[in-house]
Amino acid sequence: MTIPATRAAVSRGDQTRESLLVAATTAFARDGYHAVSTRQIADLAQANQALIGYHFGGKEGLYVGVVEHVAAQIGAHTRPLLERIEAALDETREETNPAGLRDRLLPALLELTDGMAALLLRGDSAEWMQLILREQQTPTAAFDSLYSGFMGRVAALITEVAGRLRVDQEETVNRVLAATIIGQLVVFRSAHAGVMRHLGWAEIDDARIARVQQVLRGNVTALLTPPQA
Amino acid sequence: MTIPATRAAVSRGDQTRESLLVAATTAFARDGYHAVSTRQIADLAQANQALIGYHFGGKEGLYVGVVEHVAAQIGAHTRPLLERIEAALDETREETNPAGLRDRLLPALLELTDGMAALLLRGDSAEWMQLILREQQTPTAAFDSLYSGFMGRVAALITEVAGRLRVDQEETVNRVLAATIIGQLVVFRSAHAGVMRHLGWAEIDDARIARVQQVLRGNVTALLTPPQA
DNA sequence: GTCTATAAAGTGATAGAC
DNA sequence: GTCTATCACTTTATAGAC
Repeated sequence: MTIPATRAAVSRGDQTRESLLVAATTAFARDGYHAVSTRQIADLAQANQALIGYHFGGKEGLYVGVVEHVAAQIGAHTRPLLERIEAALDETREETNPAGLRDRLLPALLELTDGMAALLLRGDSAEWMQLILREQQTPTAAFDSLYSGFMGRVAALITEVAGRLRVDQEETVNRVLAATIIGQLVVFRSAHAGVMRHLGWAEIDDARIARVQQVLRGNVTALLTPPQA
Repeated sequence: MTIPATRAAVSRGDQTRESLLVAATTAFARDGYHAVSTRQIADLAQANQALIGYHFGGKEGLYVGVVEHVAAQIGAHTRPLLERIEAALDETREETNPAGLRDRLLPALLELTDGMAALLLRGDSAEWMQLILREQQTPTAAFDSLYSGFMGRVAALITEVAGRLRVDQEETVNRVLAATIIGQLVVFRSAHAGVMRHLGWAEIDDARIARVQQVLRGNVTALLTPPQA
């Protein structure tokens, strides 16, 4: 009878599984599903090619594993930011004074845009988003649900905040407005190379992230402030 | 001696060349370079697989042909809009009155955003943009130059307009601002599936395009209007 | 769990008949 | 210019030894 390593999950098998998952995430994000071979992934993970079949059932199973892995990481990174907005929305359910509403909802939303901008601008942590964007164009069943679950939740929250702050606009307008706000964030990943060139930046540091966040804060504030307020 | 068909370029060879180009554009845009085989493209074009080698030298040559084809089409569609802005910038070189500047520059810019929004929202003509976005993530040498040529020019013009209208902001801020404006347009293609779901739209018609354009006009106007003007 | 070896199918390119 | 046939290579998956 083998003793399962319940205490520390660092058995040989778990290590290989993890290596393959990490290597596959990098490779799929950078080159796309079809451009990468299982041999390349195995080499990158310093594992045997046949082990992909053993651990994940095959290349497609490995891809599904990568999606789940990525979904968990995105969830962990964005959950606190989204809950912060949900809390602010709950707390201001009774609030009717426009200025008071603004002062309590806007800061929570700006924290979300700050966080997402940092997430999308940093090269290292944005591997996930690159995968999402790539597969968004040719949606897989697995990715479709992940995307709609995450991006849809963000869009719904921004729309709700917009609905509270811009009561002068109808629902559809606020939905489109939410899409344009998300677009301002996502462009820093979807057109990363082009944006960096336009800005004359070769790499990203904290000061530059702060500059982008500052502009985004100004934009979001301007777009969510009703005219002649 | 064969008589070249100079009058009408509809020789058999030109027809197959064209069919292959159109089929390859569709296939590459939808599935990506590596996911499509030359046999699939040939079938879609109702041509023989070996003719890809004859006309384009191979799969890679066909891809380069597609890029050039797309570049020409994008150029034709956006040139008038860009020239309109360049003209407006030239004409207002002497203008110092802020209100006058605004009334002459903004309409030209809003025509560009209207045009690009329509281009990106309509499924049919946006095949090109899908190709650009796809290859933007893993830039090819050919695509890199195309992208920087087109997107870079748009970004430069928007930045220049922003610089004229928002003299209160420094250059870098206006460059970031231009990126966020482009992001508001591009999101309707890069996250097309997600945006459509968020809006509860199954298909796009002219009325819906007009609604999006209206919101974009409001956004761009708000972002390019200095505070307490 | 890991490895080697290999099967089965698909890929892009091309020689050569027409 | 077009076609058939085929070559050389790579792909994923897997059987079987350890």
